[in-house]
Amino acid sequence: MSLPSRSEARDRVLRATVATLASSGFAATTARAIAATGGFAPGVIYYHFEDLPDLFLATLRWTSEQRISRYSDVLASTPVPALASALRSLYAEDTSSGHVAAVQELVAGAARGSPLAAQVLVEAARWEELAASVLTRFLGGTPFEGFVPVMATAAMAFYLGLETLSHLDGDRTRSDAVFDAMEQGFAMVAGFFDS
Amino acid sequence: MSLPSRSEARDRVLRATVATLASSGFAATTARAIAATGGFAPGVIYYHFEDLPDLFLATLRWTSEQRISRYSDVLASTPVPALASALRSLYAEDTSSGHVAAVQELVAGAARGSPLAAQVLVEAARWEELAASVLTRFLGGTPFEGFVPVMATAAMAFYLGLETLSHLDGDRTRSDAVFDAMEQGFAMVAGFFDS
Amino acid sequence: MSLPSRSEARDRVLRATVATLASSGFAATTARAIAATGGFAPGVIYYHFEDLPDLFLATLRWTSEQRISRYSDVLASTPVPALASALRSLYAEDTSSGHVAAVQELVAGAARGSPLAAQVLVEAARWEELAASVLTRFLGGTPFEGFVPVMATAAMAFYLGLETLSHLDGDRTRSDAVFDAMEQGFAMVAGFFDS
Amino acid sequence: MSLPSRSEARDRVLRATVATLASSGFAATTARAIAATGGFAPGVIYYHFEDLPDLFLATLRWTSEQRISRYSDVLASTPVPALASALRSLYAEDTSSGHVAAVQELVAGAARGSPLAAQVLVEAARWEELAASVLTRFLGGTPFEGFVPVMATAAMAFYLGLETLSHLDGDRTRSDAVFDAMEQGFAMVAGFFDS
DNA sequence: AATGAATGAGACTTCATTCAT
DNA sequence: TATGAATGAAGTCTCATTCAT
Repeated sequence: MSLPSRSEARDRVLRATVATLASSGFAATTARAIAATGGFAPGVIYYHFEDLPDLFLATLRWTSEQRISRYSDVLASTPVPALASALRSLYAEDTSSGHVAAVQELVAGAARGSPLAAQVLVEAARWEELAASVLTRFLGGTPFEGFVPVMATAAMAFYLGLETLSHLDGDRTRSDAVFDAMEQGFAMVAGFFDS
Repeated sequence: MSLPSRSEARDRVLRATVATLASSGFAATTARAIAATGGFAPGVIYYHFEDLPDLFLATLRWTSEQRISRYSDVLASTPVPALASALRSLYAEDTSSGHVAAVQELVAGAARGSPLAAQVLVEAARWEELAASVLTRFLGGTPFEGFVPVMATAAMAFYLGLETLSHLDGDRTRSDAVFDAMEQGFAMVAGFFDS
Repeated sequence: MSLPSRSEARDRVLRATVATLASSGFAATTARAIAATGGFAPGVIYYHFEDLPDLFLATLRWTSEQRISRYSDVLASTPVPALASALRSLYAEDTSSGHVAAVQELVAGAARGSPLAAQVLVEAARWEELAASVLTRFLGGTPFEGFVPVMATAAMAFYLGLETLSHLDGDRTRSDAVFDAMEQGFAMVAGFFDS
Repeated sequence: MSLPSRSEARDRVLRATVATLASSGFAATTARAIAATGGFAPGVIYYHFEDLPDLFLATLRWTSEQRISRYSDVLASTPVPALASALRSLYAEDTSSGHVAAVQELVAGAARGSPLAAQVLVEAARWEELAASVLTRFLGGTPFEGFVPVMATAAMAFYLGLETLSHLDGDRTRSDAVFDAMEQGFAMVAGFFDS
């Protein structure tokens, strides 16, 4: 049996952490639970990470980075009229992989003033940036361009709140409604971009 | 000196729970911490409540009820043009009393599928209802009346997300900006309601 | 079954700590071992003391204080010629109760720079003081009076080293030899004090 | 570049152990800490030694042997009047190299009844022997010759206790005072040996 | 001869909860 | 009604040691 390389083993722990957060929630994501999910001894976590806070930090950074680059890639090559459906399918990826759920748990579990809280704010800023760049494709050159930053923040907050609620009742109705509304809205203004 | 009545003692525990949640966060709100905050023995909690989850549930219900009735009273007697500033001062009450912070912690700490999570959803529905009744005063009788429920949900989600982020960096800039924008918006459309 | 008072319970933990240190050594004096010795749950330790370092500190202070006051009482009322045998019997008390052994373990286990190390130095100073007061009864008013502080330090160091070695082989031959020598020495100079 | 020979590698581990004991204390001298100090993998230790107790044993034997032979060589070729200053400079070697500190930690860390404790007693006997041989150069042929063994034991114990205390407060004042006193004492009696 | 990932035992500590008073 | 000492389960983390490479 071949030993995994350092970085493979690290990723294994990160994956198990995401899975445990998604399935069991922040409070139940103990070292033992992560180890059980990943099929390794709890000690492994401490071989690759300082401690649990450090692991959570790394997990947040890791998922966020992965997802931002995926979103960036897809959105950059998507024409404006197709954006709504592109977002819907990206979001479906997040949901089925447990990435949003994990992030939601990390955000909820971050204690004020903790390094994790600080990292949440950093990642939130990154997502706001991405949102702003997408919004600019709509509003750039219009009189509304100045509202882009505010709208990016609002979008971020709205999305976070929606996730919190959806997460609690484990039901995707709310977010589906958002995407529906978004697609309808896009359809309504489609003429402006097509022509 | 008379012993506190049963319900006074209960309230003392509830107040201590809110204070502890606000100052220390969900994870640090242990039975001992609550008792220390309130100046009573840990055992008192179990005299008035089943267990900690039960106490959290009661706390959520208690704060939410108190605040909803206060919001309802104030808003019912506030003319439309003064709504924004009324909301700002109600929110200031919440902030200084620690009520929002406590609720935020309870929402974040509620594990999916737990009774607390279910209660969060119930309370959220109540706040949506209140939001809807306020929105109706604006939009009732207009062609936008049909959007009131969606907008109430959106407002709720937006507010929740904003609180989560503000809470993490302990900074009220974001919510101040919202109230500023609201007051400006109201000022812009004030003519429609005054005349 | 009556509940012990706070201070009784504290003493119970301290006694169990002394016993465990004496019988098993510093490294083996774990929370579990202390609890097993004392017949209580490990959690009790943390109810009465901050943590293990705090308990060790308290134990050192407690034993040292107890023994110093016993030594002071006995020695104050002992005429010079009887000092050697008084010391021998006090020391026998220490040995049979495990007090010396416990102190020896605490001194050996104290990590440089730790609060325990600081406390060891404080207690050592107290014992030096006691030694100095006894030596003064011999040398006070003689030309050797000036050497009392140095001799007290030397006595302290000598005693500590002797204990370390005796402790390692669990054999009292060395200390017996010291008391024998002391009694002989006293006998030799007895004339000076009797007359 | 040639691989280090078996014995060179062994010495590398022993040196790292001494350095770690001196800098971090017995309790913190873990396999990982030793490996980090020496710049090798923890596994190396187990290639050259049975286990940690075995390594500590070997370290004690190794340092003690090295130092005894150095002391013997120097002292044998030192005339009596120069002994005090020779001892002072030998001791300075020990201090700066960390040898005394390491030995002190091993003595303090040795659990009663352990092989390490037994070895400490063996080494102590060797040092007593050396002390006795030096003392004999002073007292040989005098009426005090019979006290040499007792004095050697006393010297050993005194030195050990002094080290324990000095070690705890990291202060060399006490041992400096001893060497000062020794040099003064030698100066006083120098006439007897010179003439 | 060396590496370093992994394991498993066990240490410390916290905490909800109980119960004699 | 209230107190607070005690319990026992569980969590975090460390570490000696092994073993495939």
